[in-house]
Amino acid sequence: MSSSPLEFLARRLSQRAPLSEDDVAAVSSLPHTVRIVHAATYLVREGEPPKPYCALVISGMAFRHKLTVLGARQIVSLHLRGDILDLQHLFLNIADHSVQALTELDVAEIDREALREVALARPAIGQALWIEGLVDASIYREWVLNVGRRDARARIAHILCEIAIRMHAAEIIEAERFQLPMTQEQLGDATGLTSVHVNRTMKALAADGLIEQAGRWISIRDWNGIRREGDFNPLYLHLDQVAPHFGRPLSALFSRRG
Amino acid sequence: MSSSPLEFLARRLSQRAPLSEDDVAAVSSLPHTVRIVHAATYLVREGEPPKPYCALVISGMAFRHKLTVLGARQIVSLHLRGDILDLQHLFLNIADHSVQALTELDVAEIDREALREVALARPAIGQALWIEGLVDASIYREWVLNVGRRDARARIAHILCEIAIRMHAAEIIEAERFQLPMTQEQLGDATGLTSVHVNRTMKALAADGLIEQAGRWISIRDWNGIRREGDFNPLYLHLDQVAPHFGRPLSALFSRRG
DNA sequence: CGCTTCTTTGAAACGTCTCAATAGAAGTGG
DNA sequence: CCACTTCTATTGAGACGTTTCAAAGAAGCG
Repeated sequence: MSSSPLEFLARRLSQRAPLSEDDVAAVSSLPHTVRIVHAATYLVREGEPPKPYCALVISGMAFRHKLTVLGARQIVSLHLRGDILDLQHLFLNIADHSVQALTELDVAEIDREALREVALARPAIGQALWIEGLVDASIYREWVLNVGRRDARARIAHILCEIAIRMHAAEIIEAERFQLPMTQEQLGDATGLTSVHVNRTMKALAADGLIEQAGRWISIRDWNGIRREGDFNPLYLHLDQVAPHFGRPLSALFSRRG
Repeated sequence: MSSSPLEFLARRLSQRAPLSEDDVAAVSSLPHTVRIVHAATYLVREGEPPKPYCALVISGMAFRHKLTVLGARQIVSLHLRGDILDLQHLFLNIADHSVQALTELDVAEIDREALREVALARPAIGQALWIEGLVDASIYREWVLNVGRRDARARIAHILCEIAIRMHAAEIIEAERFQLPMTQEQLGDATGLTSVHVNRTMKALAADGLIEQAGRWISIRDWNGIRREGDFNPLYLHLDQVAPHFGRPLSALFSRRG
């Protein structure tokens, strides 16, 4: 977590577009507060105007969701260290979905107006933020495909791949083993399945030697296998633009569809 | 279609953010070509770098889609007059999905580099384009919910509501009757269903007096009914920011969940 | 250590898909 | 303008994947 939250943000943005010293200074001087958020806390509520600040995740995991009239929940994305949670509402007047902490979260709450300001006034920062937003949108598209056209086994395999590779790209995990802070019900809400079927499907993946479960820890035993099962092609994550440092063993496995 | 394509674009953008005269002039002088595109033509292809121009739809309909390894197709969004088709790739190096003409299309191909330029250099234009992009993202989220958590009947009803209201907001239709240029297979690809089941479901909606089909023409017989069946809440379209002129009879029906 | 939350399992019900075949509409070339 | 071909819509019957309901175990937490 080296240094300050805003230096962290500046570093992240400069991976997406080259920032000048002035740009870095502008990012570094954004008004902000660091805060700890308990698991399950709402950061954004559907139907309300966005808060006057945007939360940058420093550690922990969060998710976006929407509800059906009948109360069915669909998780529409997951977020990790480095993600800006309210970017999706930066220029919108009313929140169209809710954002909730999945785990306890360290966040930096950045003044919304100031962020809008730099996004529009500073081209390099603007471009970096555009890339953030466009990659989020790309992930939504992949999720529409995942939930619309893949069966349960593929959906689960796909989301496990996405989480693993994004955690890896965010430098949260080193190896194939990671802690998944989601219940099977949440996993179901993210994949359009019931928790019961998530359970059966994961058991099946484990029985086939693709993954191994030990409590909340998940190990991928067979990367090529799970990637194939999940029809996972990381193109949609645009890692070349988002994590240029990403050149570790895993990336080789994921670099092309096989 | 009054006036030139770029005046049309300038008018649209100024509905999203107030443009100065200079801004309007900058939009109006964007290098562009007007072109007719045949139905089914690819405008963007997954895996390729985006074209050197961005297509603005002047008339007709287009859609984005992604494919499974097994060849299953998922349509992830629909686009009408006024939509900028390549905005989703404006700052990305490789296309993560394909865009295809649904009908014959009139488009204005705007120079991509010039559009990036104004998006970053001119705050008001930048903000207007941000809103475009964020609303697209909001629609993707709603589609994840639609496909993940609603049954066939609700999915179909929902997409019909979305199309009707967006056509209305884009001033393509006046009333409750509109021509849907989609086959039932395409409707299935947009809702994660098979064409067979789309057929049965639409027959059922018609039998229940909610819609009426006559060839490719669809009439909504019972707005409140279909809106309820489709769990349709137009909040996610952010019409207040996108179509402020939108104050016709239909909007009353859709203004709040009932 | 007791209480809540989460996981696991079984059996039956149900929604959607698959396969298959027919009918209708639309487009094409002679 | 008709015959031909090719899409598109329609319908039926059976198969299949996923959900529902219910109940028991296991794990996590104060």
